[in-house]
Amino acid sequence: MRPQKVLDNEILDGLSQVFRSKGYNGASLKDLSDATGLKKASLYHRFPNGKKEMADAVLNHIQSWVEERVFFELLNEENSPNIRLKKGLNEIRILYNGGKEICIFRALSLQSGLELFANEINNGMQKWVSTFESLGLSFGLTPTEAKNEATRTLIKIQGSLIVSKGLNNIEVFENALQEIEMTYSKF
Amino acid sequence: MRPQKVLDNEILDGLSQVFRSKGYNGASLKDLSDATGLKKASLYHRFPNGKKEMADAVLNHIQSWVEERVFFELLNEENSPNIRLKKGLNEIRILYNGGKEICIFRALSLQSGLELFANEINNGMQKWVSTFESLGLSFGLTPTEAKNEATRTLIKIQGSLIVSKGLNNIEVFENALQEIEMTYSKF
DNA sequence: ATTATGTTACCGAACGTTTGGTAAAATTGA
DNA sequence: TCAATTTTACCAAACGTTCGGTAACATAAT
Repeated sequence: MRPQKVLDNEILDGLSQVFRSKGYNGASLKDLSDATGLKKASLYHRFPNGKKEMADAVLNHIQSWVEERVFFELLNEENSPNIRLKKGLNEIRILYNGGKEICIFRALSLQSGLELFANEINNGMQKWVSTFESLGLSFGLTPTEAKNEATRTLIKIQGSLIVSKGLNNIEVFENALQEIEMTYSKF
Repeated sequence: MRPQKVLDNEILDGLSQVFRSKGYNGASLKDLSDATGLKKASLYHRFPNGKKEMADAVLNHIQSWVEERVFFELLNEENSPNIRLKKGLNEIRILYNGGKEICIFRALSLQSGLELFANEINNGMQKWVSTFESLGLSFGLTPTEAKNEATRTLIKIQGSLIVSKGLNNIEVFENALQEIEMTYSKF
């Protein structure tokens, strides 16, 4: 039998899991191989430029997910701002598994020497800001207020993920999401 | 000349810098050797248990700094709550170099396999929470309010560090510190 | 329909390098 | 001389990466 092709999504999910839980340096080719079910050499067949290319693929994979799920709901003009926010926050809940998983930006932001993924992370975060900025405008905020509130929201999400993990208490994350919802709904 | 003993503080500062900028896995013994001016084997003379012991020492080193500087100011009964907060936030500014440096917890929270520093990080964060909790009580908050506000404050600090770095804009960090000051001073 | 050729998907084994770590010797001050 | 400190030289293991090869499929000329 010809070796059955491992599905791209299964590979990307496996790689994502490893990079997110161990970071870039912590993720060994052995780990990535085990998580995907592909031997090291096969990984190099799919990703000729090695580990860096795998991490880039993961970054794109997750970014696409975020755009199709989180950003889509937050910007979906068929819904009212309140519903948009509620649905968007729900996707964020899924993205971070209720506070148990960490952000891929954080996992890839620390590695030896040069900042390998600084550009990708910067672009990704800008998109988060401008998405919440749009939502703020829909809630009737001024452009300045909308931008500030968007930044504050990002801070709450990222900060609560860290504190949740540090205190080993996912309530912190859930509370932060609810605070975000309350804050916007008062506008 | 006898090989001059490198001062403990210089060693710890060097180690801190490497671990904070590269994380645990990203910090190689070569990096640590270069940063301290000690050859690998000399590092093993000071830290017989190797890299893990070095990182533990860094964690204690920074934790001591935080307690002597940050927590001291935040809890200093000679000052009013407002002054305490102002001085404490200033120490935090120094600790994170105005938003340019990241938290040691974050740097050491991601490494292969088991969570090597989970306990230390957990204890450290608890202390941050209870310190701000005390401050909240001094501001006249109820115990529940004080605890919630302490958590919110930690989230702002940690979150703004991440977003600052991601957006490459240290204003985000500075704004967060000022928001913390404003929030408490309204109580 | 058969054959030849090329492509796709995978894997075992090995590559050179770097890793964290150590034993023994050199260097110094006391 | 002695003990403390640093260094040179070295090691096994793990690292990311590459190579050579196999088996199944696709294409298309015969």
